[in-house]
Amino acid sequence: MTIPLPGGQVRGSKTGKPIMALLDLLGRTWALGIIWHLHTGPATFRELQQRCEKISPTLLNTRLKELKTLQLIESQVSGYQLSRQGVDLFDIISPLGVWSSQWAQALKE
Amino acid sequence: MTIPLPGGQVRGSKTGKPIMALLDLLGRTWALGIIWHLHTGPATFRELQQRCEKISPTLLNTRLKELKTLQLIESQVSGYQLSRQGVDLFDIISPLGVWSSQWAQALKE
DNA sequence: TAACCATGCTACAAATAATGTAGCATGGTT
DNA sequence: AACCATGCTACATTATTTGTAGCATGGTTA
Repeated sequence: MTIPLPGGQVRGSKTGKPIMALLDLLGRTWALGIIWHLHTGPATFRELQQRCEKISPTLLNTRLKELKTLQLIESQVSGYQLSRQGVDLFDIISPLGVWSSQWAQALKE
Repeated sequence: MTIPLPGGQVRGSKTGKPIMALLDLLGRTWALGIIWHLHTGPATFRELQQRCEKISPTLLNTRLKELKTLQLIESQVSGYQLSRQGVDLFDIISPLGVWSSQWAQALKE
């Protein structure tokens, strides 16, 4: 799967608009999850594998490469961590934690 | 693929926590995109197919069923539309539009 | 210094998901 | 009665993900 660079060829889009590239990226298995689980701090490959409760090393590595290319994460000696842009993105989606609980509650009824 | 009901079996998760169910759902191809493109107003099946620039009717229908089951969208005579909860979810992610443009800009440099 | 670790990651076959095209059924219109 | 548009299904092809095994590297420990 080619990496969804805004402006380039993007899965599911003819225009390649930034939002389409982003939707493609985030719509890939585990992409959102990796960002989500990385916000608690830097993590090594195996640590990240555990935070994401269930992910194959193959896919983890594939996503990490994509996210690195797209500058959402970076790797340091301390392991992988969110980049400045990655943090900005996380800040946007962070309310999803609370939202999902309310949603789960509503679904029970 | 089974529908990711919070608390139940969720792809990529052992716990089924609400956030994991949500990440599973949103991590499916086009799920985020459908919510995104539905926020501009109700749309018929074929109209929605066009808003999402490129999506097979098979997958569109599959996602619509999931989103309906999870109460993020509902179908009315006017077509499909975001439910109350769907709108709340959209409100959270709506800053992604602006963010993606800045991100695209930053990537160019 | 040789036998252990743990870590980051690759290989690869099997399983699962998405695509694309054709087309059917239904309910109007002309 | 022939013609449309719509909502959707069928199904074969193609692409993606999983799962398991395991290798290479760089420390530790005995």
